[in-house]
Amino acid sequence: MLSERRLQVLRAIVQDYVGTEEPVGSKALTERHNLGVSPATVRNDMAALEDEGFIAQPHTSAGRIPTDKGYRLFVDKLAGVKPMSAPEKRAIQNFLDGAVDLDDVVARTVRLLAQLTRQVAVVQYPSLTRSTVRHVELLSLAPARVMLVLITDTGRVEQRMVDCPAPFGEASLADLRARLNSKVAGRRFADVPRLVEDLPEGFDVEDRGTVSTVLSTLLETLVEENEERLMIGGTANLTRFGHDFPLTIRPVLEALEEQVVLLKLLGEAGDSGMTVRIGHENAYEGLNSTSVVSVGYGSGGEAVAKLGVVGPTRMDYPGTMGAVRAVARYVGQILAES
Amino acid sequence: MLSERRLQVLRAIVQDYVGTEEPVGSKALTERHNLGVSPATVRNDMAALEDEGFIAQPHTSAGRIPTDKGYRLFVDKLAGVKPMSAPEKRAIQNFLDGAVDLDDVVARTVRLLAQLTRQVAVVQYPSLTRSTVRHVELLSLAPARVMLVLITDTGRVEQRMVDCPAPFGEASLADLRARLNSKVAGRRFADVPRLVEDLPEGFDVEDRGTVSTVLSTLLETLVEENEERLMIGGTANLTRFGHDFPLTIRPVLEALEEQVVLLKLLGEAGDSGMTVRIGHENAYEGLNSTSVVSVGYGSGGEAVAKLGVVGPTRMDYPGTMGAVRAVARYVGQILAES
DNA sequence: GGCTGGCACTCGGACGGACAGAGTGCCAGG
DNA sequence: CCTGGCACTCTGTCCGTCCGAGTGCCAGCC
Repeated sequence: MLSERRLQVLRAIVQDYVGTEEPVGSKALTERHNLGVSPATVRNDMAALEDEGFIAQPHTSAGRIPTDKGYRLFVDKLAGVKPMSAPEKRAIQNFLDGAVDLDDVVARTVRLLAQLTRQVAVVQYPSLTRSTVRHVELLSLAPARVMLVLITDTGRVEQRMVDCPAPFGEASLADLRARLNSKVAGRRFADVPRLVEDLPEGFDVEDRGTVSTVLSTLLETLVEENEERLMIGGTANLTRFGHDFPLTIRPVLEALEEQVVLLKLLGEAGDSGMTVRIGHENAYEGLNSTSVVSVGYGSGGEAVAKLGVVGPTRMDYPGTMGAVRAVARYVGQILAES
Repeated sequence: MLSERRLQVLRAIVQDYVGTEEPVGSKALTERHNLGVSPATVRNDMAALEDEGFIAQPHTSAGRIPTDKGYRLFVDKLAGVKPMSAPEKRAIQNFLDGAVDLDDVVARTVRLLAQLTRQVAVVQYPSLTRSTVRHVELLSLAPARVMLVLITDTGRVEQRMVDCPAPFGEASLADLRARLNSKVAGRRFADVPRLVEDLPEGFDVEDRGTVSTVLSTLLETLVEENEERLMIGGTANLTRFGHDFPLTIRPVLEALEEQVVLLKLLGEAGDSGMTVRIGHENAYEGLNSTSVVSVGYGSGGEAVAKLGVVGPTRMDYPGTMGAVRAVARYVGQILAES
């Protein structure tokens, strides 16, 4: 086990390195943090920390920089979450309060996160799986063509065309619309399949085919839309990444374009509480020199989606975590209100 | 007026520079293009071209590179649009044919453009202004709360909440729905205001307030949604930009995040035919070292939105223009079919 | 036993001069 | 009007030197 002072040294190294972006040596450390010991002692501590794999030297005779393992220890044991200041909280609230619809909420959240953390922000649209159905609308576009519109409690709207096996009258359509809504309105997506199971039975034989078709399209929509959408922003912040640009930035940009990768990334994160994935802890190779801070958010107590930021492993973890947590909290409130 | 040979020299300079990314000298030129004259002659021509402002030297005793004015001449007079090869065309068509809905069409188009041109692609969603109404749906969510859903012929769906001044019965709602659709279905957005003008008159006095409210919300939606949405992709291609990275790439990333800027950029482009804006021709400062190639696309003959790519001024103009044109053409077809 | 000061060593980055190569402009001659 | 030749300029690179920061180790002190 590492002594208390060695942990302090590690904390100091992380803080200084995050600030200066330069390897930090024993002398500079004792000058900037009053550890109460001499550089020589710190050197011994550093050697020990290096043996344990928490820090490393880029070259012999250079200062030390934290390894992924070092950051991990820092995040887990040495640093808390820095709470937002009151003015910051107010600013967040004001900024989000102006949103007019779901798209706008997500767009604003992305901008806000990017600005606060000065990193790349990723916000997942509220997921359908855990949402409830507000209304299902059916429109007759042609005798044998129906448009199905699904409206969720998070304000999302999905539409699908349905080609019916047989012409379907306005009266039947109205009937189906009414029965369907009385069954599923207000219910969770997951429950819908069970609820509509026996619906076709109430209809005339010649209409049953169409009813089944419509229902299966509805179920498909519920499932398919688990391909969640997401929005990213703040990519310009990538330019602050490092000096060895093209090589570092390219894979990150590529990863950000692959929604699948991002969704996986957010998905892997734990369901409750904040998750921090540091460097190589990220499965996706292109993000091996970045850290991802993510957290679930949602109206009410339940998380319906996730948001987070992607930045260099050398980031201000307490500040970033504070911002992410605060934003998630307020977005949740906004969603609950609307 | 510049002699024919001098134009050839300019063309050769542009081509070589685009290929090598390095200033091109007189000797290399005569070696790679058989101009039939000696380097010394070419030097004279280059001096003339430089006097006219078509090319410039980064430093004394370096080769020449084209100026924005040089690229302009090249695009206008010296180069055509390089048509896509048959296999390329097929690939485009196959790739786009798989799209399942509007979002998917746009997403695929962005990816395709980015891949073909190896640059940043920007695709505007089909605009509502010139679209027509397919259907307007009204749903009663509460006695005095109606949800309005607008469906366009391009497959876009917009929804709005309407708080009614007075409770509004199901019967009246059905009535309004029917009358409204018989008036506006299939009509162009621009015509809608005129068409619904006298609708309230057909209703009972106590319902007129609500009808007016619904109608004005509809009109607002038509107008508001001129804040068009757009999608971008291929930002990873920015890493191929140049060597002096952070400075060049940052403003571009920032511009790309500002949808307003991008929309303006596309908007400025001429309405018909392809538009190429080179370097400083772009009003937005951050894009002064980039060129934008854009073109309108749409179902039928009419352009309903624009798409294009953003790349370094040093780009392969004929190839880029060919790809942009081809993609726009096929997207138009896809939209017309669906 | 742990902390400290001192010392020799290593290494990377900055500085500066020399050099080669590419490109130019100009001029005289075909 | 084109061409070959020539002198000139500038950049990028290579190389050697130097300096400073930082380390590891050791002997001494508390």
